[in-house]
Amino acid sequence: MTKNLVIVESPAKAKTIEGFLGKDFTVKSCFGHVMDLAKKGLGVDIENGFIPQFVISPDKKKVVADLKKLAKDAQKVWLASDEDREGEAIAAHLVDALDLREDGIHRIVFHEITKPAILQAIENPRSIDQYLVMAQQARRVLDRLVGFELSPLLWKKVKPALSAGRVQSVAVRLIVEREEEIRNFQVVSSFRIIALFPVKNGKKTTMVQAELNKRFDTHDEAIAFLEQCRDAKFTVEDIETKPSKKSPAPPFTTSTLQQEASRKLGFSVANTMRVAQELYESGKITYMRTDSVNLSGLALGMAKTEITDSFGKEYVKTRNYVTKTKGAQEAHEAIRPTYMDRHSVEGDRSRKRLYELIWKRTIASQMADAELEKTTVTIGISGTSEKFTARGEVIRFDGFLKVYMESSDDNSPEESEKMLPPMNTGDILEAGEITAEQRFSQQPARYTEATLVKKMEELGIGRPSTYAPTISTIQKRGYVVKEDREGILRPYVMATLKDGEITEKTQTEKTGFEKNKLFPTDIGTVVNNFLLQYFENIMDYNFTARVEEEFDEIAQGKMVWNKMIGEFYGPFHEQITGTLEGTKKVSGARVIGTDPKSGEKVLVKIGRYGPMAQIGEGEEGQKPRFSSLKKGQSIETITLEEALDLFKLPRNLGLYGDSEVIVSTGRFGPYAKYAGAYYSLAKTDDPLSITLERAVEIITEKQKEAQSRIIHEYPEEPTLRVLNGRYGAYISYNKQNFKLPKGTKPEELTLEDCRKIVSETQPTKSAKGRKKK
DNA sequence: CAGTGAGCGAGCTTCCGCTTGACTT
Repeated sequence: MTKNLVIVESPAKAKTIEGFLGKDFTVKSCFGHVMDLAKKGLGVDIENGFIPQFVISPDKKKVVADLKKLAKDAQKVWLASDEDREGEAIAAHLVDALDLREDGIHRIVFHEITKPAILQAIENPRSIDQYLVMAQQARRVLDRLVGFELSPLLWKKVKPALSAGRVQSVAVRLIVEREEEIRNFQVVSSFRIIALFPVKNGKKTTMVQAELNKRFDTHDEAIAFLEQCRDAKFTVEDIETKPSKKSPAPPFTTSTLQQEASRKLGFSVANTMRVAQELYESGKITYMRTDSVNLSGLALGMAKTEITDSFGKEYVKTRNYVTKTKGAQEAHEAIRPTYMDRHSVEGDRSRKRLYELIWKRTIASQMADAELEKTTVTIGISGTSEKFTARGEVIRFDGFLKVYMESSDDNSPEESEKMLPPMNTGDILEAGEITAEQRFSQQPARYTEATLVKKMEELGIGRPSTYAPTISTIQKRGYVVKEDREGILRPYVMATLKDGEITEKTQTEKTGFEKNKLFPTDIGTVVNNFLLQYFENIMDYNFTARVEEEFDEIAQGKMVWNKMIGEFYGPFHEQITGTLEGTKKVSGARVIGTDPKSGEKVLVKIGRYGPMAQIGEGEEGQKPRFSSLKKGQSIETITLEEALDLFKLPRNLGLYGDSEVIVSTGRFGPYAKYAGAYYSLAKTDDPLSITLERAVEIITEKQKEAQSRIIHEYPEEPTLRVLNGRYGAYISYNKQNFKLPKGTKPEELTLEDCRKIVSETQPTKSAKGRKKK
């Protein structure tokens, strides 16, 4: 029996708050939303004003039952869900699900988990803001209508089990369009001129690097310029020294944490969130799903003390950052260490590194600016108006740079700006060497998971709690793949003027190398183009921003929620029925040429099982020939030659022992088939060129590997074996798997023991069964 | 887990945002 029951969203938060409130308070968590639209069907009554059918989520039945029991016994129930649209709805759903009395509702909110903030909240309870609840309802209903009407359309027009939605479809669009930009990108080259001037500085000579203020379009112009420099005089014409400042980046939000962890630590978005969750649950950091850069007064104070103690008071600068993100709800603080004097944490390497990143970023955000001095030296060339420019930078006061520097997403190497030796206007310089180097324009960068999140946040699409799941959804649906690409070697020309001689050589550099980048698949491209053609309004980058404005008006009581939904749904539903009736199935078919052997058309398209190539169209009773595309190939870019290669499979490599070895490409990539069994080829093997020797090598190696997994075999029962698997030993019997009871020693199992286990335990679910779930 | 691509039809798939564990062959 408790006097006061406080309900918050997160259990870690509940534990902290319970410590702040006395023994008269019990603090429990509802684990986020407890009610949602019914999973089956639309869950929205379109005929009667779009009334949503909210039901208690199946996985929250127990939570709700437990809370209900506690609420019944409590004198007062305090609803302390987050102060935003979703939080208000959670409070309203709790009233409903727990059968709370309307007059006994105490809704409280706080933005930071500190004792004064909690106590102040308790002093100022309010009722539930029904307008805000209606705004959430509008958001939820709109997303359901869009998702559950568009997805079935895709099942009919493209492929079953696809999905579309306000957020995911726009995320895919970004990736498809970026790929298009890259495909259409015209690489142009120009010649950059760099000069090295030896400058005496006392006894030492420093090489000063200067770049010409002009690039030449052609090789001939660049060489002509070098010729001109051969006898030219170089004079220091101007030296300008300017003080400059650098300021620290604001503390982390979910999105910026994901970006920095990706750049600095190489973490995937999901990995960052998993590790951050661990840090949060063990009380090391504040909540990790936030869009706010705000720090509590308590945090500011702790940071100030910490910086003063560690670096001195001249390094302190207390700053309040303002969130600029579109549609930010600011229900939480920024992500920060709970205690600023904890410089590191226990745990595995990734936990340590992520914590350290958060600590440095937070501390740096409260430190003084770095003070720099930038020097620009302009060097004139006799006989031409072009100038060389040398730049140098000196740090006068390091400030926050002592702790942390934000990384950038550009793949251009940082211009190394070093200290320049003293020089004077009028100095005559000698050119040590002058180099003309061919440089190429850079294609737009493909998205990483983290830069996609950044872009989505800019567009106001998705929320901190959904960035990671959305990225996993678009990959799971097969719209997008995260992949590496081998670069190609590109030759470039370099001409050097040294000691009056111009020498030229061709060198090579690697270009187009990609690591963990997002590429659209053919399905992604076809679905995107289809949606763009018929639902341009939903796919508009500003669609979310516009509906968010209307949700805000609903929250302010200036707009009626179901009127807003009605105005959207009428035209939208007409688009759906119009497209349903007015279009044929889309396949993205593209004729890429003619088969020289048969003279028939060769085309590529999306088939029932994915991207495929096809020879002939099945006219005059001829059956077309089919082949799936290989991994990495796309119907957008495949050439006729590559497509024709596909039809050279399967290949018979010849006999090994008594059986033939046949290679081909299947659903899971290239494989060799031998004596009725399948063996996957390695990534580096090409089924078109692999030799019998290499295939046999793979086959024998895999056979040996399979042999080593066997712990026991019993001649009396050939289908029963004890095997070593990923999760330890298990029994395989008649293609079903059985777990071993705890404490079993697999080495000592007799056939009798195994038979007993098989008859007494349930087989584990097969991989197929789980995937379907 | 593996080579498919005729056609029919039943029954299934799906959204976005809040939260954590359960469980893995």
